[in-house]
Amino acid sequence: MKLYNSVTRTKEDFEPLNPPFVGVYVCGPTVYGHSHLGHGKSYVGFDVLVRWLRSRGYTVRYVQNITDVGHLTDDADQGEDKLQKQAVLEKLEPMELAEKYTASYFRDMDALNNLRPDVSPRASGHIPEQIELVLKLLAGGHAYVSGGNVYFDVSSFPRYGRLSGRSGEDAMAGTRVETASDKRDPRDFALWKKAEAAHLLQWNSPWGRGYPGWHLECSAMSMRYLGDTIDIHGGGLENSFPHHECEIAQSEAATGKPFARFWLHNNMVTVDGRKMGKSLGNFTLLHDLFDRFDPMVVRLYILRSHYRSPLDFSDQGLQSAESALERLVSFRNRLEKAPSAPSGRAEELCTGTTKAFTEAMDDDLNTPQALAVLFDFVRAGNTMLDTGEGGAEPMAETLDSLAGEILGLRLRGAGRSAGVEEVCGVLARLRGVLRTRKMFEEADDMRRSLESLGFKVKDLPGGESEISPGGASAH
RNA sequence: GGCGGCGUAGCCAAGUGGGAAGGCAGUGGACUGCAAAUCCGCCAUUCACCAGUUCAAAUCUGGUCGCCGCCUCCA
Repeated sequence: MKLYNSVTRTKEDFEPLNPPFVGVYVCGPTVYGHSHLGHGKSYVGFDVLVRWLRSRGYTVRYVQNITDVGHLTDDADQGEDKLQKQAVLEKLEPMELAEKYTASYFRDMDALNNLRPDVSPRASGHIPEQIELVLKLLAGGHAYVSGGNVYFDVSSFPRYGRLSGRSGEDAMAGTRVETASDKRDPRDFALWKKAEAAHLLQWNSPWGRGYPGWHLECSAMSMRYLGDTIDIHGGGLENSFPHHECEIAQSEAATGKPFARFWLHNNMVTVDGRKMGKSLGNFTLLHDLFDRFDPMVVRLYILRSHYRSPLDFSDQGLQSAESALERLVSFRNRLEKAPSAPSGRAEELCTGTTKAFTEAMDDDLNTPQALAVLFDFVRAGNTMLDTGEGGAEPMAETLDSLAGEILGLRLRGAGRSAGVEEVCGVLARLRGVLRTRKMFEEADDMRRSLESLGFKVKDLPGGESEISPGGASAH
């Protein structure tokens, strides 16, 4: 399979360092607020990566950190800790706040049907590992202590700037940030910050009380759980510089080994062409979106554009995805009820579909193309059901495997209770009776009422009816 | 100012040298008591614009215009 590597700016054949094991590290959220659609896009994208690697037979260890310390509000080397700031606002302990939003994050990701990472390490739980890494860098001459702070010495690492394409001197031209005064070079970044007494999150260190710099946690935790060299490092495009650049510098300077073999970057969600972000305040929270759209609609909406393309948020787009999902769901429901006679043509269709789907996914996770293959499959499958060709069983298996296991789209009766199903059965029989007695006015009235409540009403040949709860829509 | 990306139908979105995928919306038909679902047909002589390379360009090269991201925290 091919993956686009941000370092080389080309699609490269992916082979793990130690097959069949694949180490994947993805930059996780800073837990000081609820997750918005941007988080959704990013983590759905990497979830599909992990699902695809596993279906390709690899044994994946998926690590995604939870940042609960060390993220500052403005410049990377000064300003307030974001968690601390929010904790004061909400009158909570910082760790209480972190727990609250970590739980919220997982709730949203579970709703989107993202698989849980194998390890979700907290930065605050890995202070010793981070201190150890700083000591290593100091010993190797890649860092220096200045007034209780420890900075990484960028001049000691010539490859700095390779990921982002920023050469040394130019990097700071036109920059809008005033640099901390105790740095030797404006490009140097903080590994460890000295804490003032009022700073709530602080730890003992060889340099006095303090806390780790933002970039440090990813290096330390990645090495702890995945070794010095990882196969794939993922993250949002906006973190390419400086975060990922700094990760590479401090990791490779410490170990002398390559840090990540593949860098994957997810593009942004935009709103009216502008980035959806916390600082712009133009974000839509996932749990608010879930009030109006089923999480599977949101997931399909995300997968309809490529992970490296920006996704412009719109209600129209979500509604379109809702209709599209309904098409998949109703096909899956049809397969459930269709009599399944063995069919060579159906088998052939399934084989061809799987092959085309695989080619799309192998090409840098081309989910829009993979979905096009699925919709072709739905049309052909529906035709077979119309003509009584049979083969419902292999078609159901194919759909469950490709759409369900790999793309993570739940197509079958999520959240339906048995009681609702039974009531639907009773109403369907009643409508059938009204229709066979040609009491159409009463039958139509009943349908209108049910539809306004979000139920689907479908009349089958032979006087029977079928009533089902809302399908793809949330209510 | 530096680095990077994008511009494909009404909307969304694949395709990156030789047939313009797919979805949504729309529309004509089959089916239906009427619908819904489903199926069949139609829906970009053309890929922001200009010039060039080539037998052949949405795809490569140069230029123009427009939009966006990063260079400050953000997935």
